[in-house]
Amino acid sequence: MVAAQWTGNTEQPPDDGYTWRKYGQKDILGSRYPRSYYRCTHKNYYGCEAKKKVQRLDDDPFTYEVTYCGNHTCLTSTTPLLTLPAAAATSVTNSPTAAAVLGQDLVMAPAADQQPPQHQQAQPPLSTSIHLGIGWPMTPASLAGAVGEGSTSTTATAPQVTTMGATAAGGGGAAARDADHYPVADLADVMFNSGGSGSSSIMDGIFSSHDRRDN
DNA sequence: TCAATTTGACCCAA
DNA sequence: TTGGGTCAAATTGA
Repeated sequence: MVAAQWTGNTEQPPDDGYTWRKYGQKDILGSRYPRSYYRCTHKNYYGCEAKKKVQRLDDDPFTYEVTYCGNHTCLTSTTPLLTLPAAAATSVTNSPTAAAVLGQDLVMAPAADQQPPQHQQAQPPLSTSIHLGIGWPMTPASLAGAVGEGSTSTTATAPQVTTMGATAAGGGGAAARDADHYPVADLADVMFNSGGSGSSSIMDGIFSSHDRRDN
């Protein structure tokens, strides 16, 4: 269970440092949001078989479940911003609303000094929940540590994905601790459910720089 | 012009 | 038969 932050289009999951090419999108039964399929851009050059699936959660549009399949065999010029297991399901939470409320920009936390994480070795499929939040301090060290520990838990066994209150169960460390102070889902609910003209002006400000295709 | 994205069709396993 | 995953032609944008 990891918290991370990023800037840019919050309609999409964050850049993890690799370059991905979308090759498909499917409506998934029982899910409000379609699932997108990506493969490594360098597949053709290096035969890199890395893939990932990205799907927004029904109950929290700012949470993405990202499932990584395969290892990157390509030589990318960029450094992975998120060090993830070779095969993992990652829940990525972003809450631009809360970030706006807190008056802080979302900044993608960098990986910890290219420290080769043990979990990048080939491992059996596992799930890692990464929370991309919102305003709490996220140091590279805490991110890397959280990733490593989070790799031992699955999304199914990591409840409170939206509230992030129980992220400590997966060893979220500082991220989980701080997350308690910024309940993403609650803030989002307030923003979306408060209604009235006041909220709309807030939302306009929040999403002014975001892709609003959904509207 | 080329690379990335979109999207309908196809394949295959359950 | 259905749903998930992939393919590939068309479209879009730099």
